[in-house]
Amino acid sequence: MPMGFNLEDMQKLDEVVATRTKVKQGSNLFSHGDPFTSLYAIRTGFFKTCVSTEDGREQVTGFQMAGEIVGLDGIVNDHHSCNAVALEDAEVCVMPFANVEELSREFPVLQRHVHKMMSREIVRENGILMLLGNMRAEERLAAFLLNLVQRLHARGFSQSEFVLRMSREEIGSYLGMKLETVSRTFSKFSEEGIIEVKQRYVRILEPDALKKIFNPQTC
Amino acid sequence: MPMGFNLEDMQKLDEVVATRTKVKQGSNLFSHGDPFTSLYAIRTGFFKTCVSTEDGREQVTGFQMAGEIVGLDGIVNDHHSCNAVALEDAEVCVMPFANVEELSREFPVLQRHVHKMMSREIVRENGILMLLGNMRAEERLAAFLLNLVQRLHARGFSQSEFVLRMSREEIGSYLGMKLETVSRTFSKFSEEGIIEVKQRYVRILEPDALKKIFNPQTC
DNA sequence: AAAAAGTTTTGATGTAAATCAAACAAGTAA
DNA sequence: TTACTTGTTTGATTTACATCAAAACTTTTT
Repeated sequence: MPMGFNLEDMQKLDEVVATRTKVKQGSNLFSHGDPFTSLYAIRTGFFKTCVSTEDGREQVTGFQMAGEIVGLDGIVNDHHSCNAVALEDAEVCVMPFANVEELSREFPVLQRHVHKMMSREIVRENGILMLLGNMRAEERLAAFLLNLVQRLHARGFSQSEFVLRMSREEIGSYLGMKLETVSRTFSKFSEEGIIEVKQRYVRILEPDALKKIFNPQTC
Repeated sequence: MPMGFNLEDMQKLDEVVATRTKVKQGSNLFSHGDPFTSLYAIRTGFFKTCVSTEDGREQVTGFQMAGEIVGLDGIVNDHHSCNAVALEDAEVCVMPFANVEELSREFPVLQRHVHKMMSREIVRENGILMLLGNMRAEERLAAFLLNLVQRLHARGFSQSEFVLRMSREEIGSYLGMKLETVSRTFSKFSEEGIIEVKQRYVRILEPDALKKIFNPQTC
């Protein structure tokens, strides 16, 4: 939550996030078509968001972890246009959007925070477009691993090892490639000594090598 | 602009969009790295927004026409993270973001409008992710043409014929394919009698055929 | 503990799109 | 007009990744 509040302010802000909900692994926090009422701040657990076509093709549009917000897609049409699925048991703060808007009018610093949140999501998606439109499989997976470990590290976890919460198929969907290609690329990185992989456990041995694959210029 | 204002309100709102700027074809409304100050409402003309890597690869992230807003990418870091390039001589309303935020606090209907704008952009990008991650060249181009003609029609232009403002290479960059593939796909559609193409002139002869290519289920 | 179901890895083969290359068309300058 | 530049189309070839298939590994169920 943004700083710059006094105690009284904080109490008002608390109202907006008073209610919490648990979401079981595999179940949806919200689904395509659901009426939009709230944003959700993830307290614990791990989510994916995804859209799908009529004919059943699914595109993962993001993976979200503690401290991140889901639900912004619902604002424009008062209905959600994607699914948010818990990849492990999770707990979220429910923030009714009407409250968010009301308090935003009262607290410019909160207003700014909300705007930055939405802008950040737009910029993030721009980056994924670059990945999908211009990058090869190895570059995509390198970027994915670097991004994941950076976010985990910012939350106090190791910057070298972690356990993936998502399947090869979900990684593939996010990165626009098939699960076999994801697996092969993991194996290739492993053979080259850049990472150590055992199923969903990953340890990054040579972060600079990953950075070089992702962005050959700046290394 | 959103409705639900009285005359006095309208005058206040006018302040926010008091200044206008012309942008010459080929020049940038803003560039990656520029300090963020304002959003821009396109009055006339046509823009592309794009991001690029160190090594010079470019990804077009969107095409914008009259009535649409550019600049939302800049909010999160107080600097723009993409380029907005005029594809034809254009005129924009400059909306200093500080003013937008101030008036948003005063007018809930404007606040809601701003939020929807940003959410719409997020949802739009979700759709492009689906295109790039899951669809074949023909599906991408069909979706592109249908979207373009729908937006043009909403602005009073023909729903069957138009002149592209962007090159094959720019279309390709947006859709994650090479210019030759774009050209070949145009030719294929043309041979099948679905569209008529002559360079940048396009006439849609069989909109239903395009819809079927894009989404085989609902047709 | 055995069986079943789901996930990941690895191999063999196929293919959509990229790349390379050249001709063609349209617009602009000399 | 001719030359020059830029964008588009079309053909031949290559390639990165997808698809198909099967084995190996994990987890869940009985």
